Amino acid sequence: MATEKTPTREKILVATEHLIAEHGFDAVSLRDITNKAEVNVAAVNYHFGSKEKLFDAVQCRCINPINEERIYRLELLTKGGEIAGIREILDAFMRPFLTMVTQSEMKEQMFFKLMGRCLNDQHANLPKEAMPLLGEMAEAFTSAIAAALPNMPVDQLLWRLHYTFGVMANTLIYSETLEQLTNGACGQPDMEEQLEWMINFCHAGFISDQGDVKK
Amino acid sequence: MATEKTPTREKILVATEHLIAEHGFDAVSLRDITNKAEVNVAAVNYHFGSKEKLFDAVQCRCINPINEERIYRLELLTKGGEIAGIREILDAFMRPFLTMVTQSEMKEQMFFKLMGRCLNDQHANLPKEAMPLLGEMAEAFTSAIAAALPNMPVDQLLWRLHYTFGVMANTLIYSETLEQLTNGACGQPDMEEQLEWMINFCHAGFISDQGDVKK
DNA sequence: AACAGTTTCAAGCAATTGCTTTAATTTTGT
DNA sequence: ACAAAATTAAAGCAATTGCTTGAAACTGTT
Repeated sequence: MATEKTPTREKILVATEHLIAEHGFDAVSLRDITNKAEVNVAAVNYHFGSKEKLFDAVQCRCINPINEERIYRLELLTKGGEIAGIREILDAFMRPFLTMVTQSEMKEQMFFKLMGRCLNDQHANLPKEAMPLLGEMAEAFTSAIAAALPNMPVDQLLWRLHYTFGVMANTLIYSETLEQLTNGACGQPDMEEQLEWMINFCHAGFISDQGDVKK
Repeated sequence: MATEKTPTREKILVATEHLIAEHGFDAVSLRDITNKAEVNVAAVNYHFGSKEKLFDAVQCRCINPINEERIYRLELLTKGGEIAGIREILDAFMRPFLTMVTQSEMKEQMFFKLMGRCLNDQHANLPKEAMPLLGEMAEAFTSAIAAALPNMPVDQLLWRLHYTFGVMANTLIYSETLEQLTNGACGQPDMEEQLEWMINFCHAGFISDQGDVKK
């Protein structure tokens, strides 16, 4: 293994990703990072300006490619004004996690946990550089689903998307925990299978009756 | 309003609950708490032993009554060896949040956020005093569902329960965020309606085909 | 080799963290 | 009313936090 010199900036980013995936955003200090990256403390502020900006950079690197891929896949489904099916839309919403992890250098599980941290811990706290793309993505998926389910009230639809989000985020962070909690009775299926399971669950939820049809 | 003297211990607990609901476990310091409670810093360590034990106490007060209620409701459903329906089981799993909030003194939304924090932020980090009851609850619901869906493989079942958990936790913490994110287009339904929506969604997901029937 | 620009480093800053100590105060039992 | 116990209060401790400093070590260009 050639000990080629990784630029400091990259070393910091990688170490931060690992630590955040493992311990969450709030539990990681500058010293933790620079120790793991084998780098001087001052390097973080030199390269990123502040701890917060470093965290923003980590999140952008994590989220933006996913949202780009989501938008791209949804466009394929709806180009020419076609109405996509719910199952295909959900696939476009979730699959990018799978395609991105393969081209990331992170280990699968760490990538997923980092993703879950961004989605869950941060949530309303995402870096503003990620917001435009996120907004575009949300808008696109909302209208795609609205087109597929024209009779569903908008708030109902948004809530179901919210539920879907919960299923996904929870699965990403805590699949490891579930395995421990059930004493291994609940092993991890491979990614493709896991994706199919989530889509099955959410698809059924999405197309189900709204129950309350009175009035 | 009678300024009857609330015991210090209680004042600390209440202030901590509010702060954790608002900012999350990791972002609350002892000083934050004692300032809000209008109490001396040392009081926390005197009454609870440490910050961590205080947090444990908050979580137990939050979680244990819910799990007791869940177990109680499930027992009603399955007593005499009856096989409960999925919808009823999900109701027993989720409704205790509603019944508990009414007998809590907290405002509805704060109670839900605190709950979500416990479920989400802490998750694998729950106080050990809450574990026996949690384990009993999980076991009871797993077998109730297994009885209702005898053909479903156990791991599939556990994952779907995990999904359900994600739907619930995500809804509890972030319903406020959703309202902001959608510029109010997605207002909050009343509790009973919200519950019905979640149950509808998860019920449909639970009883849906497992898709992969090959082999 | 000499230089300017960039990057790294050890040291240390003020602020905040959880917690302890010691003394004052209130509450309690008799 | 009085001593013992329980509670509160003020001050401060060591450790950690994010960040800055000013000098040293690099880098590539002439």
